[in-house]
This record gives sequence, C-alpha cells and structure tokens, in this order.
Amino acid sequence: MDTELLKTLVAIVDHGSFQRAAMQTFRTSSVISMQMKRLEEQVGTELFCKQSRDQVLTEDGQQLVHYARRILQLQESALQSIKGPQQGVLLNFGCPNDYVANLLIVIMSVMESMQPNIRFRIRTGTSAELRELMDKGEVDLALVTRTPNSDEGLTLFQDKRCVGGEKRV
Amino acid sequence: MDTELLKTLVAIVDHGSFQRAAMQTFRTSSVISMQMKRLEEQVGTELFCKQSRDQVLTEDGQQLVHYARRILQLQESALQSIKGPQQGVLLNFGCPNDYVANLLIVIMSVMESMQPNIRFRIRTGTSAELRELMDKGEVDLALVTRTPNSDEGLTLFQDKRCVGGEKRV
DNA sequence: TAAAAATACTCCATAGGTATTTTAT
DNA sequence: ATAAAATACCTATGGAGTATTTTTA
Repeated sequence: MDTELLKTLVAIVDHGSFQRAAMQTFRTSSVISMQMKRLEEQVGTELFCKQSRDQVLTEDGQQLVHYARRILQLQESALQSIKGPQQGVLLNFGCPNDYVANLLIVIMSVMESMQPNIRFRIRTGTSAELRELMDKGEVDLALVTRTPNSDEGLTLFQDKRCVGGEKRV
Repeated sequence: MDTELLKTLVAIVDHGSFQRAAMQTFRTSSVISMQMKRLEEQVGTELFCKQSRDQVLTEDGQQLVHYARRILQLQESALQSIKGPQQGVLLNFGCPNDYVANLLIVIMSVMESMQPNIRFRIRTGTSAELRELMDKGEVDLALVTRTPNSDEGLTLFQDKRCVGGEKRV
C-alpha cells in the first residue's frame, strides 16, 4: 500500500473536498478521485458516502483516517530520525521588487508550511533581470511577470498584470 | 512510500538474505535488490553494508526496520479493524491420494501462515481426476504429478516423480 | 568454483494528465 | 447554471521478470 493514498485521504478530510485536496497535493481532482477509488478497493470497503454534494466519511473511512494519521506520523518520524534534523535545502528565489513588500512573505510562509526546514536566499530585480538570473542558474525559482499568452513557466495567478513562476529543478 | 518496500526490508532482516526474502515474498532476487536500492534513495541513506557476503544493516537500516515493523503492524491493524475478523476465503484444494498423509498437512500450514484466516475444502483423487475437477471448476488449486517436460502449471519440486501445481484465480 | 547480489535489458501495467460527462445544488 | 466528482482516453514512467555479469567466501 502506498502511503501517498493515505496522505491524500487525510488531505481530503482536512480540507473538506476532493478539489481542495487536489490543490494541496498539486494534483488534478481526477487523480484524487481515482486514488480514493484505489484505496477503497485495497481496503475493500467504501470510504465515502456520495449522498450529498460534499463527500462524507463512512464509519470505515473514519477508522482508516485515524490509522492513516498514525502511520504517516510514524513514517515522518522514521525519516526524521534517519536523516536527522537536517537544515533544509537552500532555495535561491527570485522576486520582483514590487512584490517583495506584500507577496514575498506569503510565498515564503506557504513554502515553509510545505517544506518545514526550507531556507531562502532572495534575489530581487525586474522580471527581465530575474530571467537572466534563471538562465545563469543563480536562482532556482523566480516569480516573474509575463505576457498573457506566453507559455513560459507556470501561471500562479492573473491580475491586471499577468504573473508566472518558472522553475528549475 | 510503498509499504511493500518496508515488508521486503523486514523480510530480509528476518530471513537473513536477499535470496531468502525473495523466496518469502515470491519475487526474484533482482527485484529485492532493486527494491532496496529504491528504498535507500527514498530515505536518502545506505541501509546495508555490502562489506561481507551477507548483507548487514547499517545504523540507519536498523532504525528504519524498527519503524517499519511498527508501521506494518499499524497497517495490519487498520485493515483488521475495517474488514473485521472475517473468516478467510474458502480454497477448494485438490490433493493426490498418496500425498494426503505427508504433504497435505505441510502445505496447509504454510498457506495458513501466509493467509491467516484461510479455510480449506479438500478433494482427493488421482492426478488425472484432479485435472478434471480443475476443468470443471470444482477445485481452485491442485497438486498434481506431470511429465517432466510439460509446461502445465508451476513446478513446486521434483523427485523421482515430478510434481507440479496448477492454479486458477 | 559456487553462491549471492547487482546490472542490463525488455515488457507491460498502471498512475497521472487532459478533456469530457455526469451529478447535485 | 455552476461547481464538484467521475469517467474515458492516452501517454509515459517504472516495476518486475529473464538473463547475464560481478563479487566474495
């Protein structure tokens, strides 16, 4: 059994829907759906009541969530104990000047919640400058503005200006 | 992370070598080897010292085994608690008359150790009769004698007579 | 030399993505 | 009509087997 399925399960429970869990785990919602179907056939019971719009756990589902949390916790402990309390990877992050004030802090805290021991080195500049730094390999990840129809990087969100992030490694 | 890898790890520890673990898990030894390589890169450390002929656990390896046992135990409990103490599948097993006395009891106990709640219904007869029962679907698994060069079923072992088992489902 | 483990190579199953359909509010 | 979940379909990854090579007692 793959513990990823258990992670997905608790993500669903913790975030209330397949879609939110999909967000959280960086997957599409169809994957979440199929993962739960897989999990259900592996444990041999229905885990959700599909009665209403929002999926609610069955008795068995609740049982499993309970165990899942313990298993995942144990797994986490195992990795911690082996790898030790290593200080996290250093991420060279490029951020446009005009986002440093508002966005940067949010981004950092989100990343930190996902990768507890992450460490940052921040480079700032215009989007053009940041692209250069990306090319030179001096930043690993950058938040940049781009034209709406470009296929560069991954779109994080759009406003009057269009914003994308490009990723290396 | 796939708990199968953890099962393999403890199988190696409990049986002393990759080969024995391979037997135990019904895999080839190359699979065992690669599984451990995978596990090592997933946890990020060496788990075995390949110094001597027999693989010995590293410090990290021992740690992991410890956690692995707990995780697997928890997983087992989860399944038990969900499925409940169901009575096992009924296996219709065909056994030649002349093996009932010696072999059958061994076979049953081995199967029982692998599938705790299994239940048996035994049919006996000559190998020819058992083949018929297989064809009629009245037995699921039969132990039969066969010619040495036949590719029928799966060879369990050979002696002066050749013995094979054929499997359905 | 013999036994165990690692490697090379191939094949197939399946997990995941995209796009679409179904379902429920 | 809208939002969420399920399904269909396709592709690519990688896990498992067979055969072979390397290692070590």
